[in-house]
Amino acid sequence: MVGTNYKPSSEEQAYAEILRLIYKRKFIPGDFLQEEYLSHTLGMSRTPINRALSRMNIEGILERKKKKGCFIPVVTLDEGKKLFTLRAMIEEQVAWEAAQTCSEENLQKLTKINEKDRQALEEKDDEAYYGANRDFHFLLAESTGNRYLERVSKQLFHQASIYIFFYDSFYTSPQGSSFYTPKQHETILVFIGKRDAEGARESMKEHITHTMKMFDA
Amino acid sequence: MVGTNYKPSSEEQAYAEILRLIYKRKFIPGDFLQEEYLSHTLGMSRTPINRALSRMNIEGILERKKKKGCFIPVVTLDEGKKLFTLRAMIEEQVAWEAAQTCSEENLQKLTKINEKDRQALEEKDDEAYYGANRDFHFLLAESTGNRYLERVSKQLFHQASIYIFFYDSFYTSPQGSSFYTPKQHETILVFIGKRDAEGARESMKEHITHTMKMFDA
DNA sequence: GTATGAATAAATGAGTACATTAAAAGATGC
DNA sequence: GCATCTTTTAATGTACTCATTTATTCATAC
Repeated sequence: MVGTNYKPSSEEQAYAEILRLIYKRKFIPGDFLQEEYLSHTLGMSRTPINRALSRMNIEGILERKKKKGCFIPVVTLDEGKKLFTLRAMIEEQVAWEAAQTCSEENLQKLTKINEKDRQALEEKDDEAYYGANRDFHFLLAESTGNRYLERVSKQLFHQASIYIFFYDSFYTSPQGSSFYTPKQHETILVFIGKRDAEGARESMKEHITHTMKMFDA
Repeated sequence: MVGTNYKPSSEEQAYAEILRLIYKRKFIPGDFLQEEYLSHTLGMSRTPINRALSRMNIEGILERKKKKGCFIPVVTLDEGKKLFTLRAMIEEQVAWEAAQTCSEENLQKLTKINEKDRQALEEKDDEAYYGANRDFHFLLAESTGNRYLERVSKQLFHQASIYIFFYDSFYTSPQGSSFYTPKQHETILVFIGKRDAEGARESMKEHITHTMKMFDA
């Protein structure tokens, strides 16, 4: 896609910016996201803001109450476990299919993304770390060539982010669940490179399950 | 929720009506859904129409091209198999969890819905059949008490509908994949009633796999 | 006759103003 | 003093209008 001058719509900008505000912990669970406030903060009318919020609601990132507006979900440890159990199922399938369908080109890209991930972790750069981590899982999902699996994987990733941002208090620190992520990602990539679908599945299962451990703390 | 006088918003009406138009085969894959046309057909402004279409796009029911509009997805048999394979995974989990969490009240409701299903099938009433079938899977998903699983299950159901409407040409006829649905649903309910999670999972697997057979025809 | 360019038409994208509704605050009755 | 009803307020929901963009058609040059 190099050379395609892609101009994002206001809605897409709003979506990306609001997501940034969330993972920069500008909002916490229970917080109300007022359309007018976001409107003048992001310098656009309420229309694209409203559409971006609707999307986040449909994707499960935000809760919307009729005539009341959107809120950051108040999540519990119990629900977190349910989400990560489901996510483990889906990501295992992603790894299994990607091992069979991932192109060499994407495999190289994934390796590069993982390298960024490692660097961001070393530098304790939360935002860069989150970006690279998301890119890794998203590109892996795309590499399956299964658009249904890809959609579900991405949606669950966003929903999981809420938990990670608010329960995994250390995050990029040595105590956080993310500390071994680059190593785990690398293991997955090795299995995919060997086209070992079962190995990829198992290593992905360990990766997601490891992240779940934060709910035991 | 009996007694709550719920007034649906225009957006919700639009969503339901457009879905109706799709499963009544008013549109076929590749068709363009013009906002203005839907606007004056459904007797409301473009705003709620646009929002309903956006939701359908996010849920994967429709494809949207920038500045071009929304289209019924052009689906292939190959992709259909991918979708139903994923759906089998998810619905197995729904059955497994519902066997442990479903209330007696919901179990009774499910039995009633299944009876409607059977009647609609006998009367070859496509619309009633689809409605009851959807109600069954939706209520079962809700009965898990797992909102993440519920969301994914519902989205995949809608996406699967596209295939059923356009590939399962017989539908409520004895040749269609839906012919044994009430019997299969009943089997699932029996296992759930016995709180036999593994049995429920297996019978659900057979149910979804059976539907997949239409792709072999 | 074909290809390239501009002009036009038709659709969505976005902004603004108004309607609707739900919650909170205040008043009034008991 | 408490409860309930009314009023007010603040937010989203909806309609309308204009801007933007894309695709098609027509004209012109080679």
